[in-house]
Amino acid sequence: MAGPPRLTDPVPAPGGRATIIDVAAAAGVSRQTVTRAMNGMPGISATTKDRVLAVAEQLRYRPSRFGRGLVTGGDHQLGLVVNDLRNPYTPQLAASVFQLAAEQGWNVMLADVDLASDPDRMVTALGAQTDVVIGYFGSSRDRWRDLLGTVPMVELDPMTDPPTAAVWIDPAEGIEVLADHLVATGVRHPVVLDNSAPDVTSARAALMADALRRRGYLPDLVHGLHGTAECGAEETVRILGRKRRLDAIVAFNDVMALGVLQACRREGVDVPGDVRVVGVDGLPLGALVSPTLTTLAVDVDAVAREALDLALGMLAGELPRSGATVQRTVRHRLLLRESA
Amino acid sequence: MAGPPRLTDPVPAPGGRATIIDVAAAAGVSRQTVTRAMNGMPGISATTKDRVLAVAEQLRYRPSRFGRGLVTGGDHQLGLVVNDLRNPYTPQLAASVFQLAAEQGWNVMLADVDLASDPDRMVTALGAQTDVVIGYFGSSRDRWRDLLGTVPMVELDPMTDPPTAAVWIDPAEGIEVLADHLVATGVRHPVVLDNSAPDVTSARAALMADALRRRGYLPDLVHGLHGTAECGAEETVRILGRKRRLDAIVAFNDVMALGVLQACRREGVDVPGDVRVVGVDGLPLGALVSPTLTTLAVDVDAVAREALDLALGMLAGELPRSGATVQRTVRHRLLLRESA
DNA sequence: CTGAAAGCGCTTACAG
DNA sequence: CTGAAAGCGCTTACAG
Repeated sequence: MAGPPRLTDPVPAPGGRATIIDVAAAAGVSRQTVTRAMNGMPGISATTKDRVLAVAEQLRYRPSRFGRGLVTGGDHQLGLVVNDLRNPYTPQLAASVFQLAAEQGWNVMLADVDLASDPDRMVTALGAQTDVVIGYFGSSRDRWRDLLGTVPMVELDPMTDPPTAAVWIDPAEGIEVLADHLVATGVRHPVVLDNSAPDVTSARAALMADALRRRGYLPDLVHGLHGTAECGAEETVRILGRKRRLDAIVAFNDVMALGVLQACRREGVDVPGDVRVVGVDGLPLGALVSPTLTTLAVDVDAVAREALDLALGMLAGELPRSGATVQRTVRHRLLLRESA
Repeated sequence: MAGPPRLTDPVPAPGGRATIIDVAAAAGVSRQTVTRAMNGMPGISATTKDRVLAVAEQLRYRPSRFGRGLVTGGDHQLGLVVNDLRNPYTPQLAASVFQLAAEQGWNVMLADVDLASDPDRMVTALGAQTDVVIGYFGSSRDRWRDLLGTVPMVELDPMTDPPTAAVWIDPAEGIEVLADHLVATGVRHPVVLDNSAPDVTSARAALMADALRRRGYLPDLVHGLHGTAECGAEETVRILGRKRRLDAIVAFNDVMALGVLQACRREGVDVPGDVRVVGVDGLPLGALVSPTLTTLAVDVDAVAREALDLALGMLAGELPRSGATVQRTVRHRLLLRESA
């Protein structure tokens, strides 16, 4: 014998997802009533509500965020493009952006273009979901600007003069202070450990080498392909193996410098006694190792603050838009710890 | 004298944002033509296109992502709830989730509820923008389930039996192996350094203490309020100051353990000679310090894989939904390095 | 090359 | 307590 006949016979959405119409039809009510039930609004009897919810679950109904957003206006959505979450600098910056954004009621959507299988697609998708995009664009900047279309962008640490809003992260002053410090501590044979292909030199390493040359040094420039600790350690072993004179290594970033420290430890090289070691970024992590890492620190809170200020200003129409260029600058600061 | 008269006089959107209608009206074309111009579609003359784009820029027009998503269907969107991006474990996990999600064409929206000024609002917003939410919900699990409404959720490392899909991260086996290892290396007086309020004990620390007791130890349980390196270091100084016998510290996580190592170094305590130190998480970071950190490692790739599998399965309707419970388990593995 | 019509899925007033 | 109507902003066929 069949069970009690049902008024309706809900079927899991025929073609794709169930809509509010399907639920209304299956429950024998109006769309308005479905909305009331789904959103816990007043003005609906408990009986009706239960029936609607049951049907909704049966049909696996979930309201479309687009339909809803269209009518409610939706939330403010910020896109953040980063390079590699596995380098501790990245979550440090992301955390600052998140915190500041959250304080202003903005949500953040993160895209790690290093981890993406198809970065271009990822950036396009990011643009489709957000009101403004902040991030590190590197050499893809112009291409991504096209992909983002009308979504305003704020570039962090641009490689070249940007036609978009940008926050420069400028090491020049910090490098001068660091170079003076190396002179003062009696360094004679510094090595600059860059993160780049063998035939290229990063802007930062070039500035560092130049600052040293102006002080009478003949700095040695070494190129490490990856900005990782492993790479820093490998290059250090290689450098030490050359048996050339050497009493300081200035690494491209803190993570590489941590690799340098580790290699020195293993090779029995005393830091800072035999060799002084310096990184760039100012990661809290650098205070956990021994010796603690001297570094050119970036104020990530300041970077986040300036970037958000530019982004929100562009949206509000207070700042010039694409075409005109708005720029801010945050400078590195020498953070003396034990390693140099 | 006034300039040449303009056919139209575009004004920055009167009330709020300009829509496609505003642009069409100001440019004297149909909405369809505006769409063609904005999206670089064929079937539009260069002249018209330029005029439309100029008007659009003047009105600061940007297509609504909701209007567009409603008609295009939009992308798959995954929400990820995490606790603190500043603990290196978090970006490690996030990176795994990002990478796997990207491979399947999913975008990820990250919400750090620790950094949020209003976590409930943040979770609600996350639910409104995503198709499914994965994450660490801790003691807020039930409340957030209500906030998420019909958006399916997958809980990572639940505190209690979940009524939702979940991936357990189970230390039990690893803890037994670790306890055996401590016995084998001659440890006599172990301390368990928990991350909890003074009157509470975490499940993980309880398991550890129990495993030690079953092997005849009288483990000392110490409570550190924060899961940070600073806290680990402070508690270590305090523990050492008690002058009680002590030859091993098992910390709640790697970051606290790094603080323990640092404090030992400063206090002249040899690791592992005088005191053995163990962490939990298996951060790559633990291989950069000296001595390198022995740890109960979590396979974050496996966690991400299982979580995504559950999430996508629920959406596809292949797995039971809310009500029924789907669970997976990933186990810790003892990763022996130098510190124990 | 351009436009009038229909519709995506939802919610917000407004009637009853 | 419930429903019929209007509209959010866009794109997708379909005509011309």
